[in-house]
Amino acid sequence: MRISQLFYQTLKEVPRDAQIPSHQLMFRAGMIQQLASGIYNYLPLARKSLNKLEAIIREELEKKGCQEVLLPMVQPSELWEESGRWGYYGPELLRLKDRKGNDFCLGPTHEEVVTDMVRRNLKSYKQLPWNLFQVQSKFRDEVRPRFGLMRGREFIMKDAYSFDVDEEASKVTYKKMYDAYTAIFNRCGLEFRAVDAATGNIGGDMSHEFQVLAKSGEDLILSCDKCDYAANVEKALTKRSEGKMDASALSANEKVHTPGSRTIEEVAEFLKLPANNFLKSIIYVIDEEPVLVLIQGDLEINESKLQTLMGANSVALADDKTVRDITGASTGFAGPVGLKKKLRIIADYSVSHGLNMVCGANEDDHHLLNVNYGRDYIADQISDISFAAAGDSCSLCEGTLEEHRGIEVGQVFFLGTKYSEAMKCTYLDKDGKEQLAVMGCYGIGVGRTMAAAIEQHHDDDGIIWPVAIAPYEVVVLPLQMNKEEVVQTGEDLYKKLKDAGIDVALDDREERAGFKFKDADLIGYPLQIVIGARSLENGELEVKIRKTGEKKNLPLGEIVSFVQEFIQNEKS
RNA sequence: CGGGGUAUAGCCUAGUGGCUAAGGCGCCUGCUUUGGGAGCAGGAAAUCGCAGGUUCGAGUCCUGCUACCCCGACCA
Repeated sequence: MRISQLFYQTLKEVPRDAQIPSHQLMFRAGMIQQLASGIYNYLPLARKSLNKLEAIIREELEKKGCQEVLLPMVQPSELWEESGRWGYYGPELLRLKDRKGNDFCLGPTHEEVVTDMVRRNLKSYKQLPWNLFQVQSKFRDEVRPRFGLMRGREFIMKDAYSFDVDEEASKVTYKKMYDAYTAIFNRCGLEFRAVDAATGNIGGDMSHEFQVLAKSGEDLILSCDKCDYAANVEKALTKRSEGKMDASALSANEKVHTPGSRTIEEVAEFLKLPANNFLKSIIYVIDEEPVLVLIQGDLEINESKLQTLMGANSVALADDKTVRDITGASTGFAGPVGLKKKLRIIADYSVSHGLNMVCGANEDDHHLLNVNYGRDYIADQISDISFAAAGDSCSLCEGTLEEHRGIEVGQVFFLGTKYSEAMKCTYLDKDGKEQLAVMGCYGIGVGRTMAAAIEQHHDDDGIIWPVAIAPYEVVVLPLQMNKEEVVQTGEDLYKKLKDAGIDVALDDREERAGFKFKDADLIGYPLQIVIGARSLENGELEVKIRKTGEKKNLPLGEIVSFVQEFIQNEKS
């Protein structure tokens, strides 16, 4: 590519709206431009990088027997009604009507469409396994798009869906995909960890996220300092279990006046008692059923664990009216003792052994002292529904959990029969008996992976591309454009490198040296080949390695082989 | 959806009710310069987010709306 012809523009100044390095740098390097909140134009440099990333993904998936398809982005509501998700997916699903008034949505994910397609074609166990993938733009009307490509509304995703005869076969597929993802992110030159993950709305009961470690990551990951255990904080377990309290020390209930003190902090301050002495009582609406959730005052309720525990599709805080109906008091004074209406109670392990705890009295401006599990109330279920935190004990060994920030670039799910059952995706087994296909689904945020690579690999001057996904592997920089010899050497070298199959750019603009250097550093070409009049007199050129800043002079004749070798080494 | 903020040329900004809306980056022309975003001279480019209002006079004050950003809630 001749840079004089490249569709892009670099900027010295950082746009105010860009907050994190990848967004700032992609914008400054002329890779992306925002069209609307969370919706971006991808310029040639970005497209080139994405193409390489997609090529790696395709190669690794095809190695595992996956086949590429392309499914529609606009999807009829009927399929979503069939899976049940039309009802509970929420406003993140962008719904539209066609001219006839029929309901459609922009695909945020494709379980419905792919399951529908497969069931039309699936007849016999002999056809399986199938693993279909696509690379496509998804649309999710995110509540708060942010950080450039990290969390857009429209974003490029690779999604794959596997269909197997039974659970055992599906788990083999799952492992294959796990391995494929490991290979993909390794080839991209990323430092990442695969962690245990929650399954959220998509369902299923086994999932791993691939998290690129970076300071700006939105996700919190906990990992053990002794063993291999690592998990998203939404899922992370720690050594907690049901305990016994000292039954000889129970005190009598006592109602106290706590005017205006709603939060644990406020009441703790008012009563001069520590937060862990409180019983946090929160009313949730879980799949339309109100549920009282109890946890020790200094811990947070992990809604993701709660959702998994209940096998629920949705978990939301109850509104004030619901709270009043149930407790007879306004929000902030709920407790498990003396409720107006009976409802299901879910408690965290932490409350089972809490002695003489304080909770809301189900009466405005009153709390109840010395509330004890077993004597004063019982829960329908006691489980681990709290967030683990750094410093907690590992659930598997004697180690301690430590925390990292991560960018979720990929996730693999074992789905089971959630969708094949809802949508009757079946086949006939050896005995002629109808069986449900067992599914898995596997996503990679392609644009997000590109952004994550930049988050992990940049410096004050710009991007430092891993060679495998660099828009161009090398740039040739003729410095003195008024010197025929310099220009000609650049042209010749450019041609030679291209002929050698190297992805090369030639900065043939009439610009000064400093300008070209700054641009090259910003765009982040892994190698810069500098053609200057001075060194050319000795028949040498200067090669700069972006990653290390190292510069070396090489004879003209050795440049191509040096570049080839460098690329080879970096990619492996 | 709650809280906060911003909106002036492609980008970053100045503009305190008063003359023709100012500067930097970038862009065009010419000269000069040629190893880390050069210099000089000239030039193009703005419906001051939109709609109302107050005023002799509004980029500036008021009201409403919209868009965008940040924090939170939310997030296969």
